[in-house]
Amino acid sequence: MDPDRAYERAELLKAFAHPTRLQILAELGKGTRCVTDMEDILPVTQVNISQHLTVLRNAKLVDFAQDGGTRCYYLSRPKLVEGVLSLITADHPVIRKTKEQIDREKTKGGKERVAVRG
Amino acid sequence: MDPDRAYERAELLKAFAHPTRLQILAELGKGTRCVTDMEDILPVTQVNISQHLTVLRNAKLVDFAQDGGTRCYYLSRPKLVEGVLSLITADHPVIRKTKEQIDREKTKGGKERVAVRG
DNA sequence: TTACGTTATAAGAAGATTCTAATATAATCA
DNA sequence: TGATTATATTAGAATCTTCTTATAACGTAA
Repeated sequence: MDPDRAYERAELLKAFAHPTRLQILAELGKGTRCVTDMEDILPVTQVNISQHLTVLRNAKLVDFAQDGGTRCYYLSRPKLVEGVLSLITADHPVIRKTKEQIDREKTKGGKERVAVRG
Repeated sequence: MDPDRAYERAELLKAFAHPTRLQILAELGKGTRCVTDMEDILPVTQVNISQHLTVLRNAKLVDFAQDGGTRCYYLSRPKLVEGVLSLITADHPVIRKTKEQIDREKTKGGKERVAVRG
């Protein structure tokens, strides 16, 4: 992965990487919500929710449609958001490898993982 | 999503959310690597790589097997790491919704939501 | 217009993260 | 043993992020 792409992907992940923002995204996964809806659910101030929504908007994870005085927020890349939420929610058992296992893997195929031999 | 889980999931995502760490994870996705392997590829110091590996280890995203003086690092939750990398690498078109679309979704009674005003 | 409800922005302190420099530890080699 | 190679830790400054307080902007209703 080249550094420029790594940088922009890290920026995207940073937008996800906050408890309040994760809760906002999970809530928007259930449907459109305005800021007062979120105030009822999250234990943080309106100002703070608004600030987090700004971060999420800048990352293009959410957007809103104006409805009179309120703003209806929704996921603007639902597949991405739901994919990430689903991955981090799932259980992923932690595996362990011994030096011997690693040696065996290496002989089965090189660094580049090009098929060398069966 | 309850706040405690949101907090721990945000911690996990923070481990991903750095350009150098993403590059390390992408590299480990290709196979086991020791620190000097990574030094050859990444434009950062050995000390810094080691620090990032500590973050990744604490998040249980990587682990290592000792091989004499070197440490063979590998992904300890490869499905999780590869899933996240694949999601953020893929193109996810940004969608936009109008107030009217949102209203229509609501009346179709799709997903659950909180009480709607007016 | 004024008042109210809803959401956003600004400024700054507090806290967390990251990088650099120096050093430490551990295994291997001569 | 001392030198060398490989990796980790510590400490601190620089930087970034977050939260708080105060306030601004916008839409609707009276």
